[in-house]
Amino acid sequence: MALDNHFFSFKTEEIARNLLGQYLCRETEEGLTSGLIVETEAYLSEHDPACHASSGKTKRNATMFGPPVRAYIYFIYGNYFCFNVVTAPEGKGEAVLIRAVQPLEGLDLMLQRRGAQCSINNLSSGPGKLCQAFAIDKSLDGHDLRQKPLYLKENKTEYDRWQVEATPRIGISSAQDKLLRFIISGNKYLSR
DNA sequence: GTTAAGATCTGCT
DNA sequence: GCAGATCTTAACG
Repeated sequence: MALDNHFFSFKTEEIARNLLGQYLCRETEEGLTSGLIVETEAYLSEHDPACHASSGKTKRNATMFGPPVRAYIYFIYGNYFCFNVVTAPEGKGEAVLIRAVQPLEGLDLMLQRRGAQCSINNLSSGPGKLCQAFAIDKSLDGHDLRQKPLYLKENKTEYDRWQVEATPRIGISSAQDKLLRFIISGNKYLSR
């Protein structure tokens, strides 16, 4: 059910690509919300100045250097959280940013969290937005993503039929030549 | 102690 | 399409 250790035994770029089409599930007292991952970005430990880990371990990015399959969550621009999955063995410092999901279950709850004037294709089409819709915050930093209340679930249908595209990452000011953003081509719920 | 920059979003033009 | 909001983090003095 939950994504296993084998899934995370590959290179971070490959994991980022493979995460497309998998499920992200979140359980709270208010109910269940889930979505299909449609956009990810890989952040590498070597030759990647855009990665938070590139200038060494700090208090903020310590989770990134910890064991894999954990959530690395940080606060940005005074308002928003970003949700990452740690992908490399302890000490390395690599992660995959989940940038957008296609909402599946718990639409009402997501609308409620995001504000009523929000439309369905505006619910979780961006890193800050999906954290709001899924009620993800700093308290889940370091959480093991194989367990409730926040976990990744295998999609058993044939997601290979979806066309995957690699593009430059968004919102960074360095290493823009690297094609480390992965999207399900043509999906309606991409951040752009 | 102080400062500058940031893996963003929203609203307005 | 563009600027403003907003505040934590880390680097520097």
